[in-house]
Amino acid sequence: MRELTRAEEQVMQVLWKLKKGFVKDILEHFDDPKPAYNTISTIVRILQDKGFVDHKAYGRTHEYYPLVSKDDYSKSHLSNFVNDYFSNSFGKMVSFFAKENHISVKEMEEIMKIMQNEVKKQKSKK
Amino acid sequence: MRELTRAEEQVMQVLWKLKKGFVKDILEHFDDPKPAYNTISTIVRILQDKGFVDHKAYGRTHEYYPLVSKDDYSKSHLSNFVNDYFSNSFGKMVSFFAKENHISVKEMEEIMKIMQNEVKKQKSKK
DNA sequence: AAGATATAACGAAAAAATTAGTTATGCAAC
DNA sequence: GTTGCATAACTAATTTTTTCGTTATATCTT
Repeated sequence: MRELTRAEEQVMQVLWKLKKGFVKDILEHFDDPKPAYNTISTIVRILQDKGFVDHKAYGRTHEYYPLVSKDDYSKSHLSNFVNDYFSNSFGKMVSFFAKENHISVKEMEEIMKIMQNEVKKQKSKK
Repeated sequence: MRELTRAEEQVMQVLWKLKKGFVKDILEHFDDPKPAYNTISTIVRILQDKGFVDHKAYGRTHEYYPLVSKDDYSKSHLSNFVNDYFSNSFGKMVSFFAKENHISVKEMEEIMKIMQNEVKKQKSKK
């Protein structure tokens, strides 16, 4: 999956939040100084060309919605990152951030609980 | 920390691997079709302006080396990502990827071991 | 020293991304 | 129906990024 450019990503973040919206709606969710209406309109059409969004037409006005979910894009992006920076090992990445204290004890305990569950689930499959 | 552009990132990846190198060395590590010598030379000088690398001069030739480590860039990049896609919670991110089966049982067991250790370490600090 | 070679610096062309003005069209208000 | 307004499409300007030709300079070879 292609990576989003900076401007494209900002628009996608808004659409992911809104679920769907007209250019006007997207624009509203930008901080001041807001870009021009046409700027958003252009970007959203580029996103459509790239297959990240589609639209439903009401007469002449278009309601845009994501084709690629935030989860799917996350997955793709983080997979690339893990591949490029942690030789494709999620384990290495998580260990690194755990050791660097970017994950709190509380978070680690939560993660371990979830993992224990997942491990159990995976093993019982066999 | 500023994000690297695509071309810049490729050069940084090589420099991180080499630890240090002349433009010629960096060029060698590119796949065919290799870019022009001057392309790399320009990018590495841009990286220098941005503070990602510096160089040691041997007469007229420059040996470049990273000022920003791969680890530091990873941290910055992933922090941004976690902030934008998982409301700044590493726990949420890791849980998501654990549930999506992007982390193998073996990896999860390793991660849990490391986390148990970290948790113990953190708690004994008090 | 003269010529060849390698390199960085410079400059600029080309490509990609961003921003927004202009235009055309449809709908709404009157 | 005419006017005004909102919108998408189109176009273009600007900025950023990427690429590389040209030039100047230092070093090496002879």
